[in-house]
Amino acid sequence: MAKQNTVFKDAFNRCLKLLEQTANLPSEPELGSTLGISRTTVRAILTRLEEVGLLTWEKRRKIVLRKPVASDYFPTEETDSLSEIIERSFMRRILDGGAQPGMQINELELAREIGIGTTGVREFLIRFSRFGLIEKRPNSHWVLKGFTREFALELTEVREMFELRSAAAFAHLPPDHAAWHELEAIEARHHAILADIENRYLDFSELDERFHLFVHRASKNRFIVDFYDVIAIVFHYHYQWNKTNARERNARALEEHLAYIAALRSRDPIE
Amino acid sequence: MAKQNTVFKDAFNRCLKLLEQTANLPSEPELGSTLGISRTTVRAILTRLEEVGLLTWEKRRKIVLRKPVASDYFPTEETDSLSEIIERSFMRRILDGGAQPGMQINELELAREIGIGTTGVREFLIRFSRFGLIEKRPNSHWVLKGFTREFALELTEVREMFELRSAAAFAHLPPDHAAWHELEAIEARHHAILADIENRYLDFSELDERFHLFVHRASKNRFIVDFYDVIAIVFHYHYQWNKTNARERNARALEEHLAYIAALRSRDPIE
DNA sequence: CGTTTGTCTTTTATCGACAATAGACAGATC
DNA sequence: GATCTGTCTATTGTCGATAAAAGACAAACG
Repeated sequence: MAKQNTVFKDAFNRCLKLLEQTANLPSEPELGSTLGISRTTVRAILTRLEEVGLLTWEKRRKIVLRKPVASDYFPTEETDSLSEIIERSFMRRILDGGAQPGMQINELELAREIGIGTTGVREFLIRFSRFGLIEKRPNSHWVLKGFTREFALELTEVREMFELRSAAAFAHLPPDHAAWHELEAIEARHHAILADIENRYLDFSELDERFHLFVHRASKNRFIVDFYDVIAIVFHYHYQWNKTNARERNARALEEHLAYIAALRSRDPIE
Repeated sequence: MAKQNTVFKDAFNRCLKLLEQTANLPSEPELGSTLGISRTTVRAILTRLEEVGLLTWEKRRKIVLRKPVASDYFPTEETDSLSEIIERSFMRRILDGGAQPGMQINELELAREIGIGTTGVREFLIRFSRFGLIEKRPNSHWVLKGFTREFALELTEVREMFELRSAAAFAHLPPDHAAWHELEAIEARHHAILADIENRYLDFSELDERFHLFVHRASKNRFIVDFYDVIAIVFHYHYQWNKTNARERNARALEEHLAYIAALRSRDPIE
């Protein structure tokens, strides 16, 4: 195998979802921009749709023959890109506790365990190293620095500095700036989740990420915005792992966010 | 070629330098740790030293036959690791002005130009992306964001936040901490360069990097320390490119550093 | 008994090859 | 005349292979 066709499979699945709602397909370029892929892949999808009997396709004439059923979809395992697979697999390893700080990381072993080539693992580790959890010894192994208390403290220190700076920048946006509208939308979502906290408390994670990234963007500083990736990935996997008291914790966080939003709106420089 | 033997060549050259000073070599493990390489490479070096008639080597008996001459050394071009070569080549491209912001970066083209495989280029670009100068469009090209005014401003903003924080941490170190001694050493070097500024103003760059990294380390925060890599590389290549008024600029910076050091010592929280 | 050496195995760094995907261009179609 | 399609080329993502370098272990040495 040279390259996984996950882009194709994922786009194919998303195209099927589209077909469940509407019965006629737009032109190739339009479909391409809807799905975020090139025309080459669009045509591969159309070809496959024809093969499985969902479509007659001749030039501009595209006729949907039937609604897609569950078996038409590609299994979700096959639609994840290689880097997503590695990331999940690697984070599980770290957070499951099977990985102590100071431990060596072996590229080949990791590759075999996940079932991919070494190149993918190497590139992942290089990308991942910016999160400060691993470190390279050149010509030798990687060292796992671990999800330790120090790591959390260091992360929090920088996070707070950046958040303060971004919040101040946000508060100084001109009153007619589009961000104020989006802030309202985000606030509304907070109220919506709070109103049905029992059932929707798990929706908080996504909203949390969206909210903080939104505030950080106001800094207009690529380093601050990029750093949010580190925070997001840590929170993402940490909460996936530790769900105790999630309901209460999220409810409290939602209230805090609302106070935070009010402070932003009043241009109060104190967080 | 599978792997460049630059580690061997570079260590070999450094070993020759050692031979210019002392006439007898230590044991293999000791030599290895002196040169920062494994015993495998030490033995390769000893073998080569024997081949070129610099040494008789049998078990523990190592007899140096003559002093090394210039032609014994490997040419310096061959001792640079692949990543150093790529970095230099790439930075020259950016700073020479041959590269406008928004420009696409082509992996294959870059690889051919430098004369290496695509894997090396890819890994370099991934590592380099954390400097915020390039950005990846998945399944497509990299985009050069360029050495623009915004870039400099964003970098400076974070730099100042981190420097302030680190300086505060430094000032709170206990009086018996080893760092205060090193600070004195660094201060002395400042005076030494200032005393002979006409001839030594170019030594400032290295001292500057050492000083700031030293202060940042006091933060004990990996993200702050790591960020200094970004600053260092930018300054390194920027000054290599722009040397106008270097003497005056460095002289002024030296004075500023001395005031800074005095403030640290007086534990003045204001930078 | 602690190093040092000889030998062997393991792991990393780098390459070229190839399928998936993006993208360019001219002719066809509305 | 703008957009769409057919076709072709260019580029990226991923793999396995291989030489360099690291590292493990037992026997030899002092």
